[in-house]
Parts: sequence; C-alpha cells; structure tokens
Amino acid sequence: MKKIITEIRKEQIAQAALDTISVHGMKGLNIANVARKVGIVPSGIYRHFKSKEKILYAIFDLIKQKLLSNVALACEQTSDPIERLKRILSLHTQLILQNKSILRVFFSDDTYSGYLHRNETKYKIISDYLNKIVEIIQQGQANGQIRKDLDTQMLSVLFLGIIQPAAILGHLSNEQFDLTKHVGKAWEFFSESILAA
Amino acid sequence: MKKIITEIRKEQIAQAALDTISVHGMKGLNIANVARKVGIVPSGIYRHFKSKEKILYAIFDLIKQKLLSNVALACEQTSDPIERLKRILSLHTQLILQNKSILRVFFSDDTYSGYLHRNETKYKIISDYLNKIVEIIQQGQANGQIRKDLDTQMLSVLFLGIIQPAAILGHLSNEQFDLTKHVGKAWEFFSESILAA
DNA sequence: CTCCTATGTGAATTTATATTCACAATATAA
DNA sequence: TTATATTGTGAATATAAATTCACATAGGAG
Repeated sequence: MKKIITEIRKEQIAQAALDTISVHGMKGLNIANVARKVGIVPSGIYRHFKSKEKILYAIFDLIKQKLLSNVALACEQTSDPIERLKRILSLHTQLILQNKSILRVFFSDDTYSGYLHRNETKYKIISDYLNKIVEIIQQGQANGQIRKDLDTQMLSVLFLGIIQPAAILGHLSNEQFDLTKHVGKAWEFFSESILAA
Repeated sequence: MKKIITEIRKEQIAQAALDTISVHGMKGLNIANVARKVGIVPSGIYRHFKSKEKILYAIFDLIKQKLLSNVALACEQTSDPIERLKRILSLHTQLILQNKSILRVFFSDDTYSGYLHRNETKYKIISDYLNKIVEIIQQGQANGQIRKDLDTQMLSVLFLGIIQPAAILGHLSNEQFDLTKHVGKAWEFFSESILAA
C-alpha cells in the first residue's frame, strides 16, 4: 500500500479516467475501473476527488490544454495564417485519432438536469478554441490572403465542420470511414475557397 | 385502465421516449418517465417492448424516417440540384431545432460494450442520408452546375459540416449560438464555392 | 523514535433502474 | 354470453454504481 501525494494522484486519476473513456466510453467510466487502473481501491479515489463529477472536470481541463497547445504549436511553427490553419487541422486530426476520449467526452449527451454545468464548460472550451481560429482568419484577412467578405465566425465554425462530422463518422463506423483522407480533401477545397482572388 | 392494441402503444411509447429525450436527454430516458407519459405503469411497457434497448431502436427508426422524408420532400419540390441541397439544409435545420432529441440520440456516446450495435445503426442511418446527398451532388455535376473536380463524398460530409458543428454549439450554449443564421451564411459560402466556373 | 496528518482499505449504505412475475381487468371472437 | 388472448397492475427482484465511514498504515516533522 504505497502512498502518493494527492497532487500526483489527481493527475494519475484524471489520466486513468481519460484512458477508460477512450476504451469504454462515458458509460464505462466508473470509479471501480479508474481505481483499478491507478492501483488503489475505489474508496481511495475520494481522498483526491470529492466526486466522480469532479474527475470529469479534471478531464475537461486536460482536453482543453491539449486543444490549445495544438493551436499554440501551430502558431509557433509558422506565421502564415493559411499555413497555421492547415497545421492546426493536421494536429487536431492526429489528436482526435490518438485520443478517442475527446470525441467521447464532447459528444456524450449531457442534457440531464444534474449535469447542467457540463455543457457550459464544454461550450467554453470550444468557444475559446474557435476564438483562436477566428484570430488567425482575421490575420489572413488583414494581410490580404483571405477574402474579406466572409464572416470570420462562420468560417471558424465551418473549419470545425471539416473535421467534426468526419470524426463522428469515423467513430460510428469503427474507423471504417477514413478521417485523414477526408480532412485532406476537405481542406484543399476549403482553403482554396477562402483565398482572396 | 384502458387497453390499447400493441401496434398503437408501440408508437405512443416510441414517441414518448423521443419526447423524454428531447427534454431530459439520453440519461433521462427511463422506463418510469416513458410509462407515465404514455399513461401506463412501468411494467406495462414490457408488454410492447422486450427491453429499453428495443425502444431505442424504434426511436432510431423514427429519426431515420424524419431525415429521409425531408430529403424526399425537397426532391419533390424542385429538380434543381443546388436548390434541392438548399431546401434539405433548411428542412434539416428546422428538424433539428424542433426535435432536440435527434442531436441527443446521435451525439450520445455509445462506446459501451453493451451498446456495440447502436453505432452501427446510427452509422447506417447517416450513411443512407449522405448517399442521397451524394446523388444530388452528382446530378449537379452531370448537368454542369457543380464543379466536377470535387469529390462527391467529401462534399456530402462537408455539407453535413455546415449544420452539425453549429447544431452542437447551439445545444451546448443553450441556443445562444444562432444556428439558423450560421447555416444561412455557411450555405452562401459553400454553394458559391462548389459552383462550376 | 514518536506523533500526526495524509492516504489507503474493506465493508456497508444508498440510490436508481431495469426487469420479472403472479394476478387482474379488458376486449373480442365464437 | 362466455371463453380466451391481450394488455395493464403492483409488488418483488436484480443489478450496478457512487458514496460514506470506521479503521489501518505510511512517511515526514519534530
């Protein structure tokens, strides 16, 4: 019975929960599974998280970090707006393929009254992400690469639309649908369509 | 204790379940709620459906019908491919706004091992829908309206991307995000981009 | 080394649901 | 009208999980 300080345990638990969701989905996320994966007993989880719900919020945080760090990385690699978008798309595709949990977490239905707050949190994460996209698009408009007659928010949501429905199809079809190929083609079409004449 | 033949009851139950999901989400879908809404006692449900899971499949069927009848309606109204796509988009937007359950059902996470088959069914429904879209796009390519260099399947998925991410944002934000407005703008951009020169 | 606090344990509790079953009431055909 | 199949009822059963709690122990501070 090894003791580990709560700071570390919290990370282990959040990661274990994320992994559990990757494999077994939201419904498969239970304290017993997480505890086993961490190597402690179910009740031990409660030394570190007040409730299962709190663990979920830790997961939200992990996902948020992953998303935003992709944006940051792409922005470091290049200053060209179009190129930035392309890299974000590529990174995002990889992220989704490697972390199935992201889809599972965001596309679970949390309409339940007890989960009121989950959707707010999800919305905030996506909004923050989209705002970054909007900024990049605006840079592209400012430097004359991207058509100025297009609404930036609309484009940012459509940008999400390049990957999201395809990711869901991939998930539903057990990866029969080729996400990477779709994103490649869709980006080609999207990027040429937003270019200034 | 009014008796009603199972044929009718089944429809009542499926509809009640659909309504329940609209308001309370997938997690809020329980036999007690459905039974109360139908006006019978929980155990009575089992005279008509072998299990809760079977009810869900009845719901899948309802949704499938709604989706495909929209496509059929649009195709009756006009024979112009571009116009067809536009009407489908409009009908689909209304459908989603009026039947919140569709989002809830499709965007619930059914990775759980016991629900293996759900995703197959969902995938089949979406695939059928997308195939119709592909056909319409091909008509447009055949008559010279739509660019022939674009992959039709990619376009159909992207077409879905006009509405789907936006619908999710609307849902997550408690309808703060204006779905109708987004779809209008996005369609304008999308349709002009696919037009043959 | 000895306390003291943080962490881990196992059993018990609670809650929420689906599902079953024996029995009752209805409707329909004869 | 009566028999029979269908549908509805209420109580009981089964199961799955989250959560609590009293107790145990590790490990650093002093």
